[in-house]
Amino acid sequence: VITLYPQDVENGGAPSSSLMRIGKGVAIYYEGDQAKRWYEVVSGIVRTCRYHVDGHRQLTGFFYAGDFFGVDEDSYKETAEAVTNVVVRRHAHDATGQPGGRGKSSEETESALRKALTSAQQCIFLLGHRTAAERVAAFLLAAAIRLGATKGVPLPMSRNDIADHLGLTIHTVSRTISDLARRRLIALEGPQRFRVLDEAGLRDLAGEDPTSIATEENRRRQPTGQGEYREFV
Amino acid sequence: VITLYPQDVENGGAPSSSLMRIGKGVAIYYEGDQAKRWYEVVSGIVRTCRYHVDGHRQLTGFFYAGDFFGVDEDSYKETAEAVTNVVVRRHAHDATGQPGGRGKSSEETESALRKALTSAQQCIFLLGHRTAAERVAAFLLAAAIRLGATKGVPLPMSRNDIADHLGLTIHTVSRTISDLARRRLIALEGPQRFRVLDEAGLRDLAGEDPTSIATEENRRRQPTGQGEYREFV
DNA sequence: CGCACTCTTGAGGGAGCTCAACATTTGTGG
DNA sequence: CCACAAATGTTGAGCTCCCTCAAGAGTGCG
Repeated sequence: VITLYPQDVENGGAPSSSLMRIGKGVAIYYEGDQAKRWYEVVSGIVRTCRYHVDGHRQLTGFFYAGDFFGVDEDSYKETAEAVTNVVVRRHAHDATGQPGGRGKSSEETESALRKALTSAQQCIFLLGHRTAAERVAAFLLAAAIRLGATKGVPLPMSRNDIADHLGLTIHTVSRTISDLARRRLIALEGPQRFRVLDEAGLRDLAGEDPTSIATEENRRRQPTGQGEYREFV
Repeated sequence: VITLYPQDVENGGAPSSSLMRIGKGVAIYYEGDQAKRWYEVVSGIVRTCRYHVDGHRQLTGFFYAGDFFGVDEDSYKETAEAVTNVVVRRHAHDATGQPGGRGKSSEETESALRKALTSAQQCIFLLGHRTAAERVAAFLLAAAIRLGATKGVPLPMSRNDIADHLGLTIHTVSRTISDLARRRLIALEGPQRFRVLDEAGLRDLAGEDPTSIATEENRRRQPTGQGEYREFV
């Protein structure tokens, strides 16, 4: 399933763009490590996570081919691990260490930062859902959208990964997915693959709605406080 | 309590750095609006939030004097509102619209993006806590650290804001804060101000621990999958 | 074939939500 | 200055949803 491009991996490559293979489950970097490079997924799936002191994980994102991760300053704020076998491309940070070259690299960094921010905001939105069904539905929808196809969406990450991403237990995730299948919103094709049967129903559950952005009731919400100021130029 | 610097507000100011007063509770921009500028808090407190279709809010951050917000591309991804009366400074985005000037402004944008990302990661970490006590303790600790003083930390936002930030109800937040006070971890000085009595106890509850970054058990976690690859180059 | 791992499903209990009442603070107008 | 109203915060009782504990089913590998 995974295309590895061994010819790319095996040539020395330019120092600013070297490829790296990482085995399933292996860490790419750890939270707290010095952040010398950021990464681009070539193939496979990467997860980023933070560990709480009690040992439980918070997955902050899944990254697919073409996605960036590890765009941190000074030290990495999260740990990155390979969900599947992956190939990643390493990119050098610009300003840090080499104040000389500032041209295209800076724009790249900015673009990568924006994507990282969007990813983090997506994660917050997921966690912002109230019930398990809402979170799971939103997650499955996002996966279906991300991976295109309304038919046959792969779920390469384990139930454990999903649970730690949504702030639920593996049991609740499993039960909820089964329930969604029972209600004919999705169809399971094995544990690692599903199909969207009722997209409208899923969206309804997830609270995902394109019109939710800037609907009239949201935009024109009146202030609750009694401020004495008004907008000033 | 709030220092307004009316002299700054009232002069015309350079076009790339104009000040703006916003009354308590009033929106500064709405999710979906075209993102022409980003903002810096001069005084007061700003909150950013997203509204779900069922009407409930997810607060994604509180921003104090010196903090940046609204560093989005194309359109704002969140709504920004004034928690207290505030004064903000507006900054122009660089590349968008003016491809000519790329010098200092780009670095500023990058710095602002990094801060926004850190803020989002902090929000995720808060929501990643399991119980209400953990979330509230972590939130209060963050506020205490942010606002310095181990004595007399102001809580200018309402219980409702805190609840929507932590993914709890106002009732649970209130109960939990009362409980922390009852257990002598904090002391309440009115609903809008508290004092940290037992920082170690709070940290313990919150799972906040400087050593949690890169402890041995976290760093050397063994891979769970049986990957056939190893690190390459 | 047996072991290890993941996923699924059930039963019971507890944390937090809902509903409700009351307390406190703040703002307004007589 | 006080009376009233509105907004905000606190606390209690009951219930629901998800977590915990437990067992079983499915799959891959040696």
